[in-house]
Amino acid sequence: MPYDPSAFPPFAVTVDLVVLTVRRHALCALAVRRGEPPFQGRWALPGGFVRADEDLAQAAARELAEETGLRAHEPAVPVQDNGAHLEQLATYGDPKRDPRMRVVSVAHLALAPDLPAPRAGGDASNARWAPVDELLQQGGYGRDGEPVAPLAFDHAQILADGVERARSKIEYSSLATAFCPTEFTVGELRRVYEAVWGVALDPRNFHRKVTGTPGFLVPTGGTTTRQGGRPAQLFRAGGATLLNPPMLRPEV
Amino acid sequence: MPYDPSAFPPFAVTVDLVVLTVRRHALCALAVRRGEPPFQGRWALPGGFVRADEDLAQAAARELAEETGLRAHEPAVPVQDNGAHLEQLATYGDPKRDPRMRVVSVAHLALAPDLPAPRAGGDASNARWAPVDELLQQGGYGRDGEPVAPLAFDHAQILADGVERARSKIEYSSLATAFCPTEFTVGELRRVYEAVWGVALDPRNFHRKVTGTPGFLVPTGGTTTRQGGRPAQLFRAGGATLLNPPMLRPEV
DNA sequence: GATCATAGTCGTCTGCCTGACGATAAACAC
DNA sequence: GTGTTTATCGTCAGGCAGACGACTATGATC
Repeated sequence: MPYDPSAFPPFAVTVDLVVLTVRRHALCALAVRRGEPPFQGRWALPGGFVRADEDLAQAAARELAEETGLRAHEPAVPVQDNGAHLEQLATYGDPKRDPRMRVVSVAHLALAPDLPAPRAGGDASNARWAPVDELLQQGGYGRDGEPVAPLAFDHAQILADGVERARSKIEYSSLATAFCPTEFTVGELRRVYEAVWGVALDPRNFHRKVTGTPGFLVPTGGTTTRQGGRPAQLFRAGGATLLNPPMLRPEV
Repeated sequence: MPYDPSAFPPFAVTVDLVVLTVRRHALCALAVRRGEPPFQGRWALPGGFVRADEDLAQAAARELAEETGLRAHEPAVPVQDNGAHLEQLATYGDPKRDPRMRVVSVAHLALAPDLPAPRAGGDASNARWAPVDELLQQGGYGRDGEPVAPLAFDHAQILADGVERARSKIEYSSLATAFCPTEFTVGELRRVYEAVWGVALDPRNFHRKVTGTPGFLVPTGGTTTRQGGRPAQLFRAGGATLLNPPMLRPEV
C-alpha cells in the first residue's frame, strides 16, 4: 500500500563526505572542484545522490571508494589494511541549501591515513587535499597568496562539524589510529593528535599515556627509524575502541 | 534550473522524536500508538513528514510541540522555563525500513522535565510515557505482566541510540539539568543521573562534584523540603554547557 | 672516529581529583 | 524526645596528569 505521493513533498537525498587525513603535520580534507552550476568552479565536499536500493552507509562507502579508492570500515570494527573509518556525521536539510530544489544531505565523516594524491573522475586538478584551516577561512588568502573562495553550498558548516567531531572523538576513542598506516610509532601517533588538535604535546607524557592505556596499542616487535633519531617501536591498533582513561585535550 | 526529476530517486523525509524524561526514578520515553497500517496498534516514536518549506530542526520542534506542548531550545541555549532540549540524533535510511516506500527519517533527541500525561491528538490512550527498559526489551513482559510488542519500524534502534546519546552526553555537558524543572536541588539532579545511568551515586561525592564544577549550578537563594528531610538549597542551571571536569559514569 | 642533532624511552615529583566513608545539620513523624 | 530522612561538610588514601630531568640509539657533520 504505497503512500499517496501527493501527501508529502518529494526530496532528493544525497550523501556528502568529510574525508580527513593528516599530511605534513596538518589536518587536511578532501575537496573536489564543481564542474557545473551552481557554484561552478568552486571547491566542495565530495558527494552524490543516494540510489533507490541503497542504504545511507552504503551510499557513503560507494562515494568514498569512487573518490579515493578506500574501502570503508564500520565504526565498530578496528581499522586495518588501509581501510578508512566511516561514520555518519549529521544531516543538513535547510530548504534553501541547494538553489535548484529541496535536497537533504546526510553527511558522513571518514578518517584516512595519508594517501597518494586524489583523482576525481581521473582528473587530478579537480580534487585535492587541502588543509582544513585553509578551506574554512572565509574570504582569506591561501598559502600561495591567491584568494580563497568559501566552499560551495553549506559545506563549510559540514566540514566544521566534521572537524569538531574528529577533534572530540580522538579524545575518548582509539580513532586517531585511523589516521595512521597499519604499523606506526608512538611519535607518529602523537603527531596525529598534534595536527588534529593543533597543539604541542609532551612526548614523554604522551608515550606514558598511550602505552599505559589497555587495549590501545599492540607492539608488533619491529622497530623503525623513519623519523630519524633513535629507532622507535612499531605498534598496531589494539582492539579497544573506547579509551579508558581518555586522552585529554590540553586546556585552551 | 531545477534538476531533471528522473535523474534521482524521490524520497519521503520524516522526523522521528526520542523524547526522554525522568519519572518516578526511571528513564522514560514518549510513545504513541499507531492508528493505521503498517504496524497498526503497535507503539512507535512520535514523528511526521517534513514539510516543503521547513528546516529539519523546525520540523522536529513542530512535532515536539504537537505531541507535548513543549517549546524547543537550541542545543547551545541554556535550558529554561520548561522548554525542552532538542538536538539532531541520527538519520535512518534503510531501503526496507518502511514497507510502503522509501522513507528517510532524521531522528531527533529531546530531553524534557517531568510532564503531565501526554495527549496525542487529544486521545490519552494513544500516547504514554513508558520506561525505556520496557520499550526496548524484545518479546518480554511489561510491569503489568502483559506481553510487550517491539516498537514499530526501526524505532527500537532509534530509541536505543537516543538513550545512549543521552547517557554519554550528561557526562560531559550540563544537559542533565534539561530533565529538571527550572529550580531544583542537588538531590533531584543526582536522581536524574541515577535514573539515566541506572546506578547509585554517593550523595556526598556527587554534591561536592556538581557544586565544585564552575558554571554548572547557580544557587537561587531559596530552599525546599520537597523531598523530606533537611531543606535543600535550590539551584538553577548555570551558563556552562561543557563540564570541565566531566561527571564520570562509574565503571561497570 | 668524535661530536652533534634528533627522536625515543624511562623516572621522579607534585598537585589535583576521586572514591570511600565518618560526622553533623535540619526538617518531619510518632 | 526519639527515630528517620535527606542535606552538607570534612578527612584520608590512591591514582593520574603535567612539568621536567636523564639516558639511549640512531644518522649527519666535521
